Amino acid sequence: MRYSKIPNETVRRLPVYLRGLALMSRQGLSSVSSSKLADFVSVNPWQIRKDFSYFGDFGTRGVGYNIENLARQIKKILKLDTTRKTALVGVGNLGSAIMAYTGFGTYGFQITAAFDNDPAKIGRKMNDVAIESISMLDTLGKRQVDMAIIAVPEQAAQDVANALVRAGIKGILNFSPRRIVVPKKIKVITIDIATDLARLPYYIP
Amino acid sequence: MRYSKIPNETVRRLPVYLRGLALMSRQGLSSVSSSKLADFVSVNPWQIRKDFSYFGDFGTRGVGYNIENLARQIKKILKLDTTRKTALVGVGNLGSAIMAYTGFGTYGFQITAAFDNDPAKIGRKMNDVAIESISMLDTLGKRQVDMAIIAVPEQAAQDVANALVRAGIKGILNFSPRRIVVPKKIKVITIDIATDLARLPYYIP
DNA sequence: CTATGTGAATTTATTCACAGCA
DNA sequence: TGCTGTGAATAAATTCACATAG
Repeated sequence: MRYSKIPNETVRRLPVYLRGLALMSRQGLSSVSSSKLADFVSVNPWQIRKDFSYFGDFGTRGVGYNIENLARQIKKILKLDTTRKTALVGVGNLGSAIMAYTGFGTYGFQITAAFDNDPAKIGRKMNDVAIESISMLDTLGKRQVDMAIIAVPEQAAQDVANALVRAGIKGILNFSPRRIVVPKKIKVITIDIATDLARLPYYIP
Repeated sequence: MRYSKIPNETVRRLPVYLRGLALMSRQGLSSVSSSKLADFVSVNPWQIRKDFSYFGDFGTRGVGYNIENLARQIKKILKLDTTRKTALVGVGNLGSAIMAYTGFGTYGFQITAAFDNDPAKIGRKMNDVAIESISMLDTLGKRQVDMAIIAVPEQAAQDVANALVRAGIKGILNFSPRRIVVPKKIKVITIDIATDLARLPYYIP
């Protein structure tokens, strides 16, 4: 089934596998079976094997998967094999939390630019990244940054998105609960905390 | 098709519709068609109608949906028709961002308790909610709080989850990138910023 | 004449069960 | 023998097309 169309759901699960593998690797393990990984990430073993089968032979029958190799393959599929420069727009509480978050390394992300419109913040450093004025967004294109995280108040989200598009950004992770409109060649993933929370009561008896 | 099993994906979309409706309502609109709502929330009109059809007749043929009524119905389905008391555990950057977030009101959530283990924070107030010591988590059961948001560092997540379970919490929104293990009658939704970000490069040409 | 509501068709995803290889 | 890899079977979700109600 190799190399034909990859289900969206599989793409959604790959980063989860990757995180599990990174954790196992840090624990000193070098090999893992689909059922061990399954326990770790709460997905069925056959689902995991099926997901991998879309790409090729990652494992060894009777043995399992080599963790390093598997992680490398998944990174390649997700195009995470080169370090990705990412810009953060909005350095409020949420933005600071994102900045402080160490989990990005696993996926090869590096936040190399941060923007805010608060004069008190501009010029300061966070994690070795200087906070710049929002008006500098246009310069991103020249700096090989092709992804951005929007963590600004709802009302400002669309303006920021427009500026990011002008700067040539190709993917946006949007944390504002506002639908943002961009040319359709630009991929947007929106995370709205409240809509996720809102599903919870439905499942509570 | 009324009242039979409701697709998970439909449940996932309902809060999105609800947010769109709230926004439209604030704009002074009182009625909406499936295609207008579709534009607003980026879902196809027939998908919207199908979703609603699992529950009953919400609309008027030839006219559309009454916004107030539709919102009320969706809230009822999602069990959001009573105010839900929610606890926040971890008042760092992420926790503060969550606390400051105004979007919860739409869904009837009210953060009525906040916990942290930093003595400097305990006793202080945020949004009229006093920050309590983590050791007070046990008291939640008596306070009619049945949902919690975990926004603590990765290593502390499981301990907090255990305490929440002991306190009788029934649903958890987990922001730490760590799988947490709880009895299966308790519903957990995990949001890991990095795994969402990690999907982005795949879709970038 | 308009926009809903829904069976039927189609597409997509999950699960199974087992052949094939180390 | 043990665990992968994958066709085939099943289940779930989406899309279509149109009858139906206001």
